[in-house]
Amino acid sequence: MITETGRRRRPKELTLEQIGERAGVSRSTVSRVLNDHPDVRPEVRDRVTAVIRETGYRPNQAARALVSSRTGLVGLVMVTEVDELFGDPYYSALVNGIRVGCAEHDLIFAMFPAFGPDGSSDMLSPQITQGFVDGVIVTAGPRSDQLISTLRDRGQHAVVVGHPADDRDLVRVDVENRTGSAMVVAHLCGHGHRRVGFVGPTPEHRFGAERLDGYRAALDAAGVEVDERLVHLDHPDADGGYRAATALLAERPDAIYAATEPMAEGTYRALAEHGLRIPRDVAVASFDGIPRGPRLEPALTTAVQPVFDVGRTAVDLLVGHPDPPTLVVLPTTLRLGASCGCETRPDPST
Amino acid sequence: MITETGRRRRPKELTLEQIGERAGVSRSTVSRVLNDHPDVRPEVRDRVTAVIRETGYRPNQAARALVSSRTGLVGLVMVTEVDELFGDPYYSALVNGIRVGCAEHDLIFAMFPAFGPDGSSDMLSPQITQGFVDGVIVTAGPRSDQLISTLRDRGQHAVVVGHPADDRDLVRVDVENRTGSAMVVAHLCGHGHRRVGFVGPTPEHRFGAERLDGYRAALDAAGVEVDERLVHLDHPDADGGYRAATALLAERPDAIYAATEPMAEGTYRALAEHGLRIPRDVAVASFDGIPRGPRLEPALTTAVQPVFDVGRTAVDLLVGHPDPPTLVVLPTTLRLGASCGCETRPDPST
DNA sequence: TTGAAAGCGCTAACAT
DNA sequence: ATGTTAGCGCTTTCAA
Repeated sequence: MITETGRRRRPKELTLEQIGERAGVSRSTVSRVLNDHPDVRPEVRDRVTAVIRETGYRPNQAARALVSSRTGLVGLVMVTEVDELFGDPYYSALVNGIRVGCAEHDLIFAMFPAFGPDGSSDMLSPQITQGFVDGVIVTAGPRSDQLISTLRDRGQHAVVVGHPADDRDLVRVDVENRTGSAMVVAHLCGHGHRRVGFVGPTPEHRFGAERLDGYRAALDAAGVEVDERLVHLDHPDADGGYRAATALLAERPDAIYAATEPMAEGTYRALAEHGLRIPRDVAVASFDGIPRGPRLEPALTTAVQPVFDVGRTAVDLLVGHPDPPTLVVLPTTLRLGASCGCETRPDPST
Repeated sequence: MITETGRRRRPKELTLEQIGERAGVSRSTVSRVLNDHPDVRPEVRDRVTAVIRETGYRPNQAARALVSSRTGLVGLVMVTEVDELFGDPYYSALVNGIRVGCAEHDLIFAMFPAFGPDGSSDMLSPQITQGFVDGVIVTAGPRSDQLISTLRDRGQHAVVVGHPADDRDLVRVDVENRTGSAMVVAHLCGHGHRRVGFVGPTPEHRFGAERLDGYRAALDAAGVEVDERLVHLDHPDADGGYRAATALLAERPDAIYAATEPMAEGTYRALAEHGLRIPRDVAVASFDGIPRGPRLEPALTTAVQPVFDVGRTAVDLLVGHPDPPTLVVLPTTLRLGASCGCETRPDPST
């Protein structure tokens, strides 16, 4: 029967009441069975379970959400152009981690793209997820600062991945950008390099500033004076790395620390164009180590950040929503390749 | 005040009732304002709107969904490993289309990854989305057949993109695989090629079978007898294309139609390894034309499928949910490159 | 044009 | 161990 213009109602869904009827119990008992409440006679439980299975009954999520104020949904809001999103192995790894985290907590995971191909941002996204999800995960970045503020203002359960401009009063997961960076640069210094260039992101990317800090600290520790002419900042992608490295080469560095792997990719390109060999003419090291990231030849020496664990941890924090807001920092590990000048060893793993 | 173990309740959300109180009207009136009901005095409407803005009130989605049986959410269920998902420009284009379609209909768009890195499928996904979304979009493929059946059984609003094994009673969007394929192959024949090889997906991918059909039809129409030894099927990715093309080369084709662009990429590799030049030694044409797909040199002649429009159309169908279930087939267009032997023209567009 | 009241399907406190 | 009952916050008749 047509009830609205051109629409027909779907076959009426079953309700708890009706399941109860068929099983000869009240709706409360069915509810108890559904929610694994202990106080149900096994015999009754089986009877109810059977009816539920037979009928294919699914509880109404809206009603559940209304009364319990939780949906069991976790959202990842992605403030990135869709085209950038797909093809970014960082997100791939992060999403894998979040997926697993959600599974462990019996949560459902949904991704909300918040940027169109035209760059049209949904300023709606906070409102959007508001109400639909129990909590949201957002990655920090220049484009998500606004969103993060809004989330905080609204008091929404949220976990921020990375370091936003305003980090007050936020539950966050981050990686050891500074320490990891210092570790890699120290390694380059250990190879005897003194003119170590820095190719990294512009400072509105706070992880870039942190990695630069680490670079400085490591040089300091190695007794090398930091030469600001060796520091070149640009957009944290391959093209940015190419530009920064090209500019840097005029300073004749004997090693380059590219603070993201896409930038390392650009650095490789710049070096190749100048006929410089890695690591013989210029050693290179980087930061990221993301699965399915750029595969470079010679293999990059890099600080590996545990993106998968970051995702999983984000979910843990969302579930625990620690009070007061907590920051969890995950450690990085050094992965040696040939790019820094270490002997190429037959690598048994991938 | 702690109300549950370790959790504190969030600041109580405002309700319609309270907004009404502050505005000096009943909750019904506020509801009317919220839903753009005409029967509200402008003066009252303004007053209410003001209170809503001041308070930052957001209606409770669960309550709304409960009473209206709709959430305003559209879900894309992605039955693909996350790592495959990210990095697949097809999804990128499709998601862009869906996003725009949803925006046009004032719907919120969420993506549900249904496959883990370990290949663990969520057989839950139908139940998952059930209740959370008003409708789901699913891409057809060997891995989603099960899901699609379940969706149909449950009578969920769903739109299938592509051609699943069992296509009964489904609202679908698809592209002209057969016709588009025939168009490309006819073009190859127009260049005088007679030994046109087919490199395409194994038949469990129905779009592959359809493209093979088109290939046969075009040869037929050109008066060329189909030589089954020129037909090589494999996995529809670059490696599959490489294997199929390598096998095919033993038959000395003078042209190859690679039925997907990743397979064309593999075909290029195989040809290069054999020292064969495109198009001089072997002409190549393909099917897909997805933005940000493989960039090949020489540029591919290809049947372009309108993936963005597919996404947008899927949303339209979801909203219209035509009864009886309808199939919409979108046309492909021929994009000429140099790979088929056409003169290379300076391409003014990208 | 507005308010009062019913009820969507569920959970949980209370009663038995 | 199970049933009864009271809402959760909203939309939507129905009256006024």
